[in-house]
Amino acid sequence: MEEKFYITTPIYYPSRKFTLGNCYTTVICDAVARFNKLLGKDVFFMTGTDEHGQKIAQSAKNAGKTEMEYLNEMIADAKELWKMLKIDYDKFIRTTDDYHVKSVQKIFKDLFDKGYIYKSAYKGKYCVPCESFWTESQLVQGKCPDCHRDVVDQEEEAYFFKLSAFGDKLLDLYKNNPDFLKPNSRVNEMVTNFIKPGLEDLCVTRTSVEWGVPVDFDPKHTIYVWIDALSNYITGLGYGTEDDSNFKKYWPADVHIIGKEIVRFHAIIWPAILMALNIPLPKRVFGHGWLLFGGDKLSKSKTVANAECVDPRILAPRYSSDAVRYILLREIPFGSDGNYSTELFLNLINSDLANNYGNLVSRTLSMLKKYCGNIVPEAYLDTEEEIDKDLKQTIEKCVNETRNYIETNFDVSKALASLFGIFTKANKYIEVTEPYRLAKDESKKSRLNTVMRNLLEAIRIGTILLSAFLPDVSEKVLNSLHIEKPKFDDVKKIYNLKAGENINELGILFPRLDVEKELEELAKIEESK
RNA sequence: CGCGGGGUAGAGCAGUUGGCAGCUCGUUGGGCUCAUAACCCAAAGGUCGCAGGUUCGAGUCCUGCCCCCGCAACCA
Repeated sequence: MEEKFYITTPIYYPSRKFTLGNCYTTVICDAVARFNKLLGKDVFFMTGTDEHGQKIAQSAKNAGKTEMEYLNEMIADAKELWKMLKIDYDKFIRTTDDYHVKSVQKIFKDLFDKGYIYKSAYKGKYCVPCESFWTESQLVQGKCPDCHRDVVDQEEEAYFFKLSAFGDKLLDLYKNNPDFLKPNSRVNEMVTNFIKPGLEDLCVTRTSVEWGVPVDFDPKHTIYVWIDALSNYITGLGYGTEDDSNFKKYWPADVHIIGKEIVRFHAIIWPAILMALNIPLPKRVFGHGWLLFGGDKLSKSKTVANAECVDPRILAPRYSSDAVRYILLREIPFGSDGNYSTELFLNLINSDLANNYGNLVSRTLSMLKKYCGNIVPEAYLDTEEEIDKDLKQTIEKCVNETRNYIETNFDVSKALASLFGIFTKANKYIEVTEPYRLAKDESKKSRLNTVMRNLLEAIRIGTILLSAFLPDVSEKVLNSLHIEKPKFDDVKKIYNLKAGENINELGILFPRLDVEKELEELAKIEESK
């Protein structure tokens, strides 16, 4: 019986085109999902979109479209983007999907019947022209944050969820499951900011928002984001439908990976809803940091200061999906924010992808052609050589570290750093063993073969791991090594290539970029938009 | 005194229980030539935000202050 692994992204809100920020979360999940597939697990990876609410209705109106017309276009664009970035999801859920709507209504009714939802009045600051309620804290200088006009006190009938009843249970959850919420600093935030001051019941319906799931037994109310959106993690598995086999198989989720701004919903509201429904809780919630775009200079004249100006739809085709995935996975340290700049992106392509990995593959295959006629040589296992042992030990260490970083903390950045340690070591190995010199001396043929074999195996092992992070280039390299289905088990074998097989050169995997020139080109593209 | 994170080499960051300040990129010099001016080696470069205190000894602990950034009921 295969071990299962269920991982989710948040469902994104398509009130505008997806940015590099959305890509960040999604690419992490994809890499973690792929890594677990490598490990042989039965993986289910879900992403999707949260399609209800005022802002969607407004965006559709602004575009002169119906909600569904607008959404269908946005979702087509999103799916195109995920395809471009090689996001290999198993399920894309839309909260406008029929099965989801019905399940949410059932969940709502269930909570109501159990007494966790009750009818009361929602009091708040109301902006009449915007038809929106705001909380005290959302107001900007006492006025509507959208239109800056005066707001009035107003009440409306609404349903509330008894969140207040779950404070102690949540504290127990954090205490008994120290891994439930990572990084740990987020736990403190939840406890001191929200739970200790006392949780308030949560308003879970609106009458002012029409674009939403209606409460079936009281249809002037629509179900607000909390229950509608968070439920996706189980409705997407078929919870509450005729076919709930996926729910039975994959729930509870192994991890919800989310941005730090929605930690509260996933660490407080979502567990409370599940407890109320008497459904097991997700095993882990990981709140990652943000990609910051402070003053990205595309050119002297133009400073790009936010995510929307960095378009993955331009970068991926131009520099490869792997390059975009690489900076997203590599650049942000575990649990904190990281800085994105186009210059950094280009430099990283050069130093890590072109110089380190790409060049290693290139020089190795070139030597294989020249010295071994493209044929995988037998290894002679004369491993009394210190340098050989050193290489093997480093590989072993890097493999273990890579796996540990992913499994214990979803730390894709450190995992990649460890993984690239293999390629750095292999490059050094070439300097020390000097195969190009061995090749000039017929009596050293056996040693040359062993050196070449060791290099090929280092590339094989590193590239198998890399396939979780950079699927395109890995596939290309693994194909040439005649590896069809990469498996983590094969990484543990030091000699696993077939001697005598033909391996052809691959050309340049990542061309080295002229950073200055690229920055100028990108600035031109930006200006012509 | 709302909560939290952070201020360490030109840039981006590590620094566990206090014990000679590290990593990556960049820069400079050297080496190699299989390779994508790539690779390898070495060097330069830091009053660790400021001011006090505890200590034989503090980036690391304590106190005060300055600055940056998030969050504060839906920006990944």
